Amino acid sequence: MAADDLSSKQRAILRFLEEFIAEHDYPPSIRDIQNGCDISSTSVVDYNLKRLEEKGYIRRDREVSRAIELLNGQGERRRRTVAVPLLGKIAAGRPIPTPPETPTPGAFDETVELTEEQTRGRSNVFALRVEGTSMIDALINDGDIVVLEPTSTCDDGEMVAVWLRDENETTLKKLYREGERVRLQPMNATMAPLYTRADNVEVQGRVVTAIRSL
Amino acid sequence: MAADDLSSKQRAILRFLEEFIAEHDYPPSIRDIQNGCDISSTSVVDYNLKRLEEKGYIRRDREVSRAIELLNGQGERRRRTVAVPLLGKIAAGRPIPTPPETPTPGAFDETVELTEEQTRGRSNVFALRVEGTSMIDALINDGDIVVLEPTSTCDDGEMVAVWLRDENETTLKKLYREGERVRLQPMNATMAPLYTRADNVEVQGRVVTAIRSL
DNA sequence: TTCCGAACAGAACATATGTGCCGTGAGGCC
DNA sequence: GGCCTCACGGCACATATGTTCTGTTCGGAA
Repeated sequence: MAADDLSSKQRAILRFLEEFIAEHDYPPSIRDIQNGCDISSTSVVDYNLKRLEEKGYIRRDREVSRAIELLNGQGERRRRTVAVPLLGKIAAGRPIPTPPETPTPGAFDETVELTEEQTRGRSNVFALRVEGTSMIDALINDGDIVVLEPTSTCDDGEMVAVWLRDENETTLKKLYREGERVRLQPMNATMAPLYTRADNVEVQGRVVTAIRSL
Repeated sequence: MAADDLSSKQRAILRFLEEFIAEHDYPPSIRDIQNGCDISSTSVVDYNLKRLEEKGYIRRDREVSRAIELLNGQGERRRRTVAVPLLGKIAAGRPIPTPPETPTPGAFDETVELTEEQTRGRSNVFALRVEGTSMIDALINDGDIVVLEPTSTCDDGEMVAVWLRDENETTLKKLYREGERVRLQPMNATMAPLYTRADNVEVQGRVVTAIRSL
């Protein structure tokens, strides 16, 4: 299912587009393509770009410079990563240094590049590095990174980061409401659950995914 | 060490840049930024872009339209994903449909977008979807995706995909050489190791990382 | 107060860049 | 041959877009 419906010139343009974007992070102009592919005229580039657009390999915004977006050949968008702030470390009973608030771009020591596939299109997610083996039963080990979606509510049994007011610390547990109190269940069979008053816990985020370090 | 050295306007511009690029796949023009951030003059945008460039948050090519490249605040480049072919499924005792050979771009049913962080800069990696819980001790569960690096050799104890000539099937195990024979150890304490002749096994790839589905 | 630099306004300017128009040549088809 | 379409060349044109120049405003230092 390769690109058999493309001329060699169109394949060259597609290849050049990929290389150029990989190198510059912005698309080439028509004249960049012209030079890069040894094409004699801008109108030829334009002509072939129109064909490529018809066939679903690229998308163009008219009248806008360098407005070429690479598609996958079926009209779907490509790539796309998000810089997710790595806010700190977390384990059973360890505090998160910075409570997750409104994330400011570029305002963190570290970020993790995630694909939309991994964030499931959610924005505003943040990441925490896991310390210790307290979540081993959830297949999350020391050094792994968990990605959380900010939320103040959750269903029973969800894996959430909660802030304990009295203890002034944050931890990652499964949350179960049991009448007046809340059971915080570690994801490690060798560790006992923690019980506390319902008004002592504040949900900060729900685990969206985990990233193995290995 | 966050971006305390940025003005609110500069932060707004940075944020707008991320959003715009995420939406269009090409950077905004100065006037796009002007409108998007409610800035009164193009020269103000230009002024702040210069500051952002000085501080290592972006890179610009002079004289070129929309030539803004997002950096991470330390002058390093951002993003960049690789489309890794998802070759098939694997489990204890199940075959890989296609033996990993020279990957042809776009010639697969599925691909997984991975960041360079995940592939550790390695190229030619491929991915397999895990079936079953035979690797649960390695924190790899049913439905997860393992990323492998093609190799024909490995050290003892490494997690590798091996092809068993006689049985004509491929499996994912830890490999230990024991004299004339080879011990293939599943990563599940409830499963027994498999012993076979050394010349019956052919290493096909080494596990680089695993991706949790959740 | 005066002076100076950072940040901003506004507009003109230069050029980077997409588009349109006209023409050519090679095939295919009747 | 006559007629069509596809792919291409060349070039002028409109405008999209970065740059620059001249002021203005506002604090803080001297």
